[in-house]
Amino acid sequence: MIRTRQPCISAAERAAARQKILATVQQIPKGQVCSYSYVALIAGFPGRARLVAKILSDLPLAHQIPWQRVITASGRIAFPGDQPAHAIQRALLESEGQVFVGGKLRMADVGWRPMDERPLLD
DNA sequence: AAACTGACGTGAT
DNA sequence: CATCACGCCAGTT
Repeated sequence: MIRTRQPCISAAERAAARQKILATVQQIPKGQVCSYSYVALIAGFPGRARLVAKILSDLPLAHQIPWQRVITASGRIAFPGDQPAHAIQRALLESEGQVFVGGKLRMADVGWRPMDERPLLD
């Protein structure tokens, strides 16, 4: 197979990134959601939201990853509304108790933000 | 190698 | 709020 250009990161790096990213997605608790960019941040790849999207899009059919808990930073499902995957993701999220308001989830309420955990001091 | 694509994000309007 | 434009990144054609 001839490649005309090197990938932006090596295959090994990409495999490692994939593991870190999927491990992070696994940690999103049921009842909460997380943005692509935040997953990237937690996994150690700040600014690479689109890499997270790519990794998820490459998931095999049979997997245990709660991919549905990854949505856009604005609280919307990333798939265009006319795509079947959009309805599937929405149904999965609603089955875990999520409520869409105006086509969006309230990230302030259900957003998983482990980095924000801090001692109850102030 | 340039253009294109997309499961993204953000700021301006 | 809703759109839009533009920036961004990792491929893909």
